[in-house]
Parts: sequence; C-alpha cells; structure tokens
Amino acid sequence: MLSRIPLNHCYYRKNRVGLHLCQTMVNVVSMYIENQLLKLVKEAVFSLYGVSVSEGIAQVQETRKEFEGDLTLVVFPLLKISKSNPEKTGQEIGQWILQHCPEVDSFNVIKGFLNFSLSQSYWLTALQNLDTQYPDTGVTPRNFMVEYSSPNTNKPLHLGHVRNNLLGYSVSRILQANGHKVVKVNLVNDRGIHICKSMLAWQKFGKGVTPESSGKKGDHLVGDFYVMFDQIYKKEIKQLVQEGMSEQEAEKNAPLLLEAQSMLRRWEAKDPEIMGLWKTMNAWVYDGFDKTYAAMGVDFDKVYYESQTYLHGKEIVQKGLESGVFFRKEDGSVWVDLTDEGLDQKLLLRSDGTSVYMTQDLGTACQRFSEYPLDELIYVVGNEQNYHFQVLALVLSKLGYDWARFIHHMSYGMVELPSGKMKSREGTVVDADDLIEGMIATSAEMSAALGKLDDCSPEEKERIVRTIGLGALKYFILKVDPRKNMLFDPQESIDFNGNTGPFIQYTHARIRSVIRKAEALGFMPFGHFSAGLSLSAKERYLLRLLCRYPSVLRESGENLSPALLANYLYELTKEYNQFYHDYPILHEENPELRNFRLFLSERTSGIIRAGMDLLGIDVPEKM
RNA sequence: GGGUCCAUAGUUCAAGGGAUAGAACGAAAGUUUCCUAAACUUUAAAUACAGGUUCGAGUCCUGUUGGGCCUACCA
Repeated sequence: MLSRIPLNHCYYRKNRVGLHLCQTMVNVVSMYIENQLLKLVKEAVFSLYGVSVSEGIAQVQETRKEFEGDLTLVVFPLLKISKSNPEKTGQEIGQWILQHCPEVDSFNVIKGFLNFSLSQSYWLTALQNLDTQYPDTGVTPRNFMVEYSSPNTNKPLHLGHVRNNLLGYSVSRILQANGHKVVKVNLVNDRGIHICKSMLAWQKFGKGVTPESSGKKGDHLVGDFYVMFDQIYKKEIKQLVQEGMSEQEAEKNAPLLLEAQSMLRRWEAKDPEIMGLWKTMNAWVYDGFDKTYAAMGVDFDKVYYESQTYLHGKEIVQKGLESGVFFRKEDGSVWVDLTDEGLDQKLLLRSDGTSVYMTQDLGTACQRFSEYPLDELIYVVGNEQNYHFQVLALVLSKLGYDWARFIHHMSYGMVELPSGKMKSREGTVVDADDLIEGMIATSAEMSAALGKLDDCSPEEKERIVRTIGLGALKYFILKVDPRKNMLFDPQESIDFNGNTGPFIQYTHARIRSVIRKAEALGFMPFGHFSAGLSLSAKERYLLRLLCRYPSVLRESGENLSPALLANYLYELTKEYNQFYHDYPILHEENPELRNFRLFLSERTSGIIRAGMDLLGIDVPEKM
C-alpha cells in the first residue's frame, strides 16, 4: 500500500470540509454577542415594520478596522422590508437596538452599514472571563478519531509527511480545545511489494549492514536500499530491452522484480526467514520514525498496522458478496459497481484472492467503529486520494453501515517544489530530518548574529534555538489553508521575520520580559482599573481582538483549519507590537492605565501561548 | 477523452456575497538617551480573459485560456 502522502497536486472539495461539523453551533446562539444582536435585529425589524426576517437575510459581522464600531449590520438586504433608504433604515434599527440592548453604547450608519459600538465594560468583562486553556466555544462535544501520518516502512519521511503530520496533530489539538474527545491514530503501511523491495536489496547487497554499524538512522538506511532496488531494477530493464524485449515485457520480467514478488509470496506464507528479516528491518524504520515524530512533536494514541488489519477487509468483501452488493467476475476477482452513483466499477479483491488498497481500508474502518463510539472519523490524507475516499464511503454505505456518513476525508494539498513534483526515486524529495536540522541550524546562526542568547547556558541556548527553528517550520506550513497546494523553495530558506513563527514567538518573549519586570517592580498581579478608563483606539481594538479567540477556535475546528488560528495569532501579534511600540507599559505613570496595559499584555501572551500550543509550536520565555 | 480542483502585487500567502482587496518577503526611505530593533513607520506594486446573476462579485453561474490531481488485478 502506498503511503497516504501526496506527491502530486491539487484538489479541493468545497462542500466536504466542515459539512458535518456545522450543526453544532445552532444551539449556542445566545452565547455570542453577534447572535444576540442578530436576534435583536429581527425583533427590531418586526417591531418597526411588522415583518419577520427570514433566515439568512440579516447578517451581523465584525466592523472593519477602519470604521468606528465593533459589530456591523448590513442594512441592504432589509431595504425590501423597510421600503426605505439605507440611511433611514439603519437609523431606525440602530435607535431601536440602542434602547433594547444594554451592551450597545452607540451606533453610526455609513452607507448601508449600521455599526454598533459595544460598551467598554462588556469587552473588559469578556476578556477577564476568557479561559485561554478551555475557552467556551459553545460547540457540543463529540467523539472524533483522526488518522494521520500513515507512512510506508520502506523510506524515511519527507516534506509531504511533515505537512500531513503537522496538520493531523494540530487539527486534533484544535478539536480537543473545542471540547471534543479525539483519538489520534496512525495507520502504518508495513506490508506489500514495496516493503519487499528494500528487504530484497538489503539481503542481496547489504552485506549485513545495520543502523548501528553504519551510524545511519534506521529509516534512512532502509530507504537507501529501496532506492538501490530501483536503480538495479532499471538497469535490468535496460539490459533486457537491449536484448530485444519490449519495455513492458522487460518491466514485468526483470529478475529483481520477480525475486521481490517471490519474497512477497513467502511473506504471505509466513516464511520464518522472511518474517525475521521483515521484523528486523521494520524495527529499524520504526526507530527512525520515532525520532522524527519526537522532533516534530507529534504523537498518537493508537497505531494500526496494515499487516494486522488487511485480513479484516477480506471478510467484509465476503459479506458483501453474500449480500449481493459486490459481484465476482469469471476470473474470480471481486468488484463493486458504482456506475449508478456516477463512478466506475471498482476492484476489491484480485483474481488470486489477494487484497488491494481499498480492501484493507474497508476492514480498518469497520474495526475502528466497533472499537470506539465514534461520531466522526477523519482521514488526513492528500487530495490525490480523493476518489479513493469517495469510493470508500460509498461502498460502506452500500454495505449498510449507517456510520459511513461519519467518514470524513480531510483532503489537503500537496507541497510543491519550484521544480514541480517531489519524486523519491529521482532524489527530489525534501527529507524531513534534513529539513528540521536545517531549520535549527539557521535559527542558531540568526541567534548568534543577533547576540540575543549570549548570556544563556549552552543547554538553554540549544533549547531556545530549537524551539525557534521548529516554530519557523511549523508555522510556515500551518499558516497556509490546508486545502490548497503550497510551494516550498529549498533554495530560499524559510523566513524568520514577518508573518512567521519566530515573529509570534518573539512577541511572546517580549511580553514575558515585561511581565517579569513588572513582577520585580511589584506591579504583579496587576491591580484595579476602572471599566470607564479612557482607552485609545489601538487598545480598544486589541481588547476586541483578544475576545475573538474562542470564536476563531470554533471556526478553526469547524473548518478543520489550523490556518485560521495561525493567521489570527499573527494578526493579534502584529496589533500587539504596534501597541507595544506606541504606548508605555511599565513606564506609564497612571497606575490604572498601567494595570490595564499589563492586563492586556498578560492576556495577549496567554492567548499566543495557548494558540501556538494548538499548532504544536512552543513559545520561549526569552529569545 | 471523462471527472474534479486551482488561477489575487515581482514572489509566498490572506480576504465566512458586503465598505477603499489585506499581509509578509524582495525593492526604496526612515525610527534606538525609553519596557527585547527577530520590532515599528512610510512609498511603489495585484483579482488570467469574456459574458451573466445581484442593491453589491476576488468570492456565485457560463464560456475561453493556462495548470494540478484522479481516471491501475500499484499502494
């Protein structure tokens, strides 16, 4: 089975993502001020014009930064009801709401936009009550399983896997922060002809080399033999073609391939020698993977191995045959006919009775739903396998499993290189370990050049440098909409300035530094400030932005998009930096104002830390 | 060929049918007696093309052009 990592390009199913997840927000309407306001708008319209507003006509959104106000009602759609012009309608509704909603302080109408300003005490209270660890997102808790990573055991992880792992891990964390239960699982593709290829090459040409004897990481060592197999295989084909064989014939009859196929049969027959080799080499790979996973900071609650689950699928196929959902062709192969659903016929079992990719996925899905009470099973798998998952869900529902509708393919785009596709065999892959090492090295260079960590111990320095390097890499990948393809140029190293992980980390470190100083000065915990304190526009906006965290988290979960969270954190950070630059905190002489600014700063650092944590990114205390 | 997705500054990314399309990098110019200059400020620069729907379109529909992916008794 191929690893579930895209090597190739793009695909994007708009109506898939978030489809199942949306219904949860309906019953929390009253929790959010936006929804409260929307409800009042409906009442206002009914009271003023005697018409009830149908669903989706009225919309309340955040007021754009350049206008005065916090929430905005778009008046245009209501003009048919008010039978009046936008300005007048806005005034009338605004007036009504002002009188009926205590949180609304004032309003203004610009063109067709009715902007409400909420009271400062509303925002202050909201921020005070905001729980950064477990914010109230108002979603109904459910049970999720998230499958991600899903590597082959014949070669090391590459950049495509990095995106997969970071997305899978982060999405799991975001769902957890929304209050859901999440089981993180990995499906290891540890059997099949591709595994035999590296085994065979090692057996024939390896001369007993081990990770210990070579000093190589196990997954890389095994990967080298996979590449070696391919090189020799190609030579053999060339040779055969020169001897007059057609290319297609040669591909099928190259001695090395025949040997690999023979090895696969011996594996399926549980030949002790082959099983021993298989176990040994897989153990090397797992050892290597564990190191890479640890470096990336991802983990799993449960690991499935295809070698243990592929047989379940055969039973499912058998059942489907008996119930007449599947059919057998003369040659003995088993198929399902999906032409009524607009798809093709799909093979489920080969004529020799061995299973294919789909077979094991059927079995694994059944196993999972019988093991866990799942409300949703999310497969984090590249968009190149979209058709596969469409078929999977369809076949399962044809088999009568009503949980088939809980299967959700989180289809993400590939990582492209400037040269185009990554191809393992052509050596154009970006290796995960190299990439991580490289990022940490760059981070170390930059720290040294800036001289920021000169007074740290070597251990501390190393830890911080590592945190920053990984932060740059992870943020670089996660800030992009998962559904879209993204480009990675190995020539131009990932930035450490601008919209980057280190930028956010730096802001956190700076705030922590201020807080430490405030503690030393006896300002912490910050004391009283009055709700009527006169705030600048910048401070007010920052306050509002901080309060948005729970709803960003909710959207991020509903859309399965860490990018929404990442971009919010960047915006927050940018705003804070402007505030930090323009206003004194510790040097502010008015103690109430100083307290407020410490409060803002402390909350900002808390949200940055919590949000980055959900992206799997650490934030340092200093850098 | 069929199915499907994509196209936004020089480049990499944003923008739940809503206001003047935001950032970052790169380019040009500035800010340090002051809480970390990995920061902040300023300037130039974009919705592939043609229609349509709408009070309103980068966003929805149709077509054109250019690209990706799928379309295996591979996984």
